[in-house]
Amino acid sequence: MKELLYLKDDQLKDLIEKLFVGYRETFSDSKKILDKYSIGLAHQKVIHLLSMYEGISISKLLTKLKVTKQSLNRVLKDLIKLEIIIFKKDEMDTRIKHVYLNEKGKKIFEEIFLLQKKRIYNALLDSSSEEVINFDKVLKKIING
Amino acid sequence: MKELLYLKDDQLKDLIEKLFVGYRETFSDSKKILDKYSIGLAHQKVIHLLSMYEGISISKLLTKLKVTKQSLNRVLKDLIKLEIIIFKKDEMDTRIKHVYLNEKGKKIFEEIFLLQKKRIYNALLDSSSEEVINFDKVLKKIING
DNA sequence: CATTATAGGTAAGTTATATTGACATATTAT
DNA sequence: ATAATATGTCAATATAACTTACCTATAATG
Repeated sequence: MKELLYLKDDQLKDLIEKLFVGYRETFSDSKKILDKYSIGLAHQKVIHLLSMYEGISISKLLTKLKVTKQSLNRVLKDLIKLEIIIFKKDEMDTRIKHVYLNEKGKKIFEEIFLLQKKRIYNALLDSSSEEVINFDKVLKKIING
Repeated sequence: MKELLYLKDDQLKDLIEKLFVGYRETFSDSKKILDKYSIGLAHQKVIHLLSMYEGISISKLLTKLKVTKQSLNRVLKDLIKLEIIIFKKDEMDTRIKHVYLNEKGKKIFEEIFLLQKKRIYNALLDSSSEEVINFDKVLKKIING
């Protein structure tokens, strides 16, 4: 806590810049794969969430992505055309639509993820699990700030 | 090193999502300030770099931002209209332009930075300096991956 | 049962940020 | 003299988002 006093503005600026570059690089590794399927970063993010949260609802997707439903809808339509997602109505509440990647979708995700994974792996190659845990911990706090 | 084997895909996916959310949240805190001056995220990033690297050249800005000069130029023109940046020719090589924030520009940056700083500070409130160092270390490796 | 709330869809127009390609100028280096 | 570098600019286009407005279907509540 007291140690915080030694965090200078310059270090904080540096951290903020790194947060941007880290995000940008991690999400641009897969550009060639995205081009192959004629999709973009917005699609990649949706595919990522569909892989993490199988059967996620539209409204959950919206709150996670923090975009409007018009914007999400454009992306989902493209993914339908690509034939990589399917929908299932909730059995209890049929207003709710659950979204899933099909087999083709999962394969495309793996192509994307492989490249992102490579970057993270390389980053963690000579890190201890404690360092990784600390990284995760701080990142989580930044998000929940 | 061996510990890495225990890094499951799910954890990596989670890290990647956090990297995105951490970036997004950190760079959206200042939205109200940006609106006040009718500028956007692209301008914020340039202002941030101008504050970090006083007198940075155009080409350095371009490589740091990884955008085209046409794109950067639009932003710089807006900042000129806002009257918050100045240029100085390099004394040795007069082709090179050094860009600086003027006093007004520095004040606007401080407004933006205050909010971002608050988020990072809150995140680090109960973190040890070691955790912060680890966070920085891993992030750096992700960038250089 | 009537009303209200929720989940989702859609249409039109607009904005922010970026791209590609082409070309121009000034200055420095070979 | 020529080539390379640093920067600027015009035009057209793409991507991803936005706002505003309105729509259906279903569920929850009085």
